[in-house]
Amino acid sequence: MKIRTRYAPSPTGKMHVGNLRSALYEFLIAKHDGGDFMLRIEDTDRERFVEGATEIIYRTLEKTGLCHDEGPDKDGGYGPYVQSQRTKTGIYMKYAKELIEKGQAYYCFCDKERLASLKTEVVEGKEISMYDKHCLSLSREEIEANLEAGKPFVIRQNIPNEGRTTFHDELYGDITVENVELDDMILIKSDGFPTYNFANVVDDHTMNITHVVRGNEYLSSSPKYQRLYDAFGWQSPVYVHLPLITDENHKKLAKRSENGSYIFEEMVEQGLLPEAIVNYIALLGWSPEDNREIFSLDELIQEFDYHRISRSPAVFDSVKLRWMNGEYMKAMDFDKFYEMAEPYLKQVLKKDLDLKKIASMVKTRIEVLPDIMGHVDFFEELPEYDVAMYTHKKMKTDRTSSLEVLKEVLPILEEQTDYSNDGLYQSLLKYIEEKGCKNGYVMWPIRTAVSGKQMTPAGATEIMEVLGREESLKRIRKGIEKLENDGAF
RNA sequence: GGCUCCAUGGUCAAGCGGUUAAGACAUCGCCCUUUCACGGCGGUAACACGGGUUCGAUUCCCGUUGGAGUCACCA
Repeated sequence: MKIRTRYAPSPTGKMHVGNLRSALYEFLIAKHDGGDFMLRIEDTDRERFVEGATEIIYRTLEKTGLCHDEGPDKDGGYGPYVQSQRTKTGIYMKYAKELIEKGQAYYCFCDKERLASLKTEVVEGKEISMYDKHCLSLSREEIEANLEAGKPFVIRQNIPNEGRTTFHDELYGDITVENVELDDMILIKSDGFPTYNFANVVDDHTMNITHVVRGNEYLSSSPKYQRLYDAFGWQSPVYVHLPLITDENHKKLAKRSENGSYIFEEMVEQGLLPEAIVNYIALLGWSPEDNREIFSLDELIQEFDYHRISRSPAVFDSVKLRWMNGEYMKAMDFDKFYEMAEPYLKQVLKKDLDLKKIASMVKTRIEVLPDIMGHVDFFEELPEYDVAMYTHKKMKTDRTSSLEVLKEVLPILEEQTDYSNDGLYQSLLKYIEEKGCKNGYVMWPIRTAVSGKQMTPAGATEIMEVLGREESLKRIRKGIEKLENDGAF
């Protein structure tokens, strides 16, 4: 049978990497097997609905390459694919009533006050309540009367107080719970909309979903779903509950932390590539048979065997994500890289400089695009720097030696007309030979004078090539001046 | 608190009864180098604890401890 999975987000705002990882695994499980990946919008909570959230979902799926085969915008014969629209067809109410007929569900007319009085325990600031089946004992006449009077109602699942329920998860195996632990959850809300729990079961079945893949926060409510399938006499899908992604404190992912955002779009804004994000989260909770770590989406489809998904939670490590992003930068085609880098370059470089050359200097040195600016800003303007930077013990340089070298090198550079990297390098090499010292002894002070930076994306001559003759000379004179005026002398 | 799940280095993670317990990120050191970075080489660092089962447990079972998730007319 063809595998059918679904990504079923609620349009309640931005999409974080936890949601994205679920979508990714759902996509991969289907695609690895030549199956279909479906998008269904779960908008039954009208209060939490956020305008534009659906667009974010579409955009994210598109950017990450997780193309759905079916969805609100792509009819595959199982529509509608938006739960609010499905509600209008009456499908959920129809099935709820079927359950009532079977004695597996019942009308409940309890109001907020009565429900509140049921709240017995407070644990960690959270009120815990369990419905007492009060309305289960209502007679047929009472129910009819209430209904006729237009009294608001919900429909609840009827779970017996004896026995136990077992369901099977592909990763976690059989999980069994006592039925007394299970609350009579609401299937249809008083506004007529189904709850997520109920809509999910009805939709997954009627839309022929074969593998239900979701975060493991649903593990504890799954027995209730199982009872629903059993009550309907439906075959339950293959369950694959995914291990949680946590923050550095091992807590379920919130929207952000000190280490940055977990929201996909914000991460992209911060310079992370969608491919790198996808690659990284694929490896959070799953590993291939070999030791490979860099995977394109197509390669993931090829390799992804869901039986190798881990059961333990994984900490989201943004340091490693950045490393991986850097790997993507290095591997990227130069023209594409330049296209992406240009806006960042232009943000700090206003002068007429060879941006392509600068871009190529920086390509292998950055992890995310915005890193560029801090690397190249000195091309625009020589920063104020401390003369202490001229001292480098490995290069055997200090302020005195640097001053001497700069002074000796200045006339050579003044005579020099060929300001290409090679030309400059040859001239300086000649000087170095005559002087009989090491390269660094000369290059270090020049590089310092010309950049004013501790570290630069290139060597002294490459920098001068970009700066040009006038600016280079100006900076070297400035360096001499600084060293001469230094209080140490 | 009840229930459920989880437990290999700081992090990801291989391992599926017998291994010198992989690899990656991070970290440290060395080399390369016109600095830094890149790259190359190497180091530090782990089977939570206690019982079983077994000739033999990181691996199987039980318990303890620790962590997490969940207990809504939210999904």
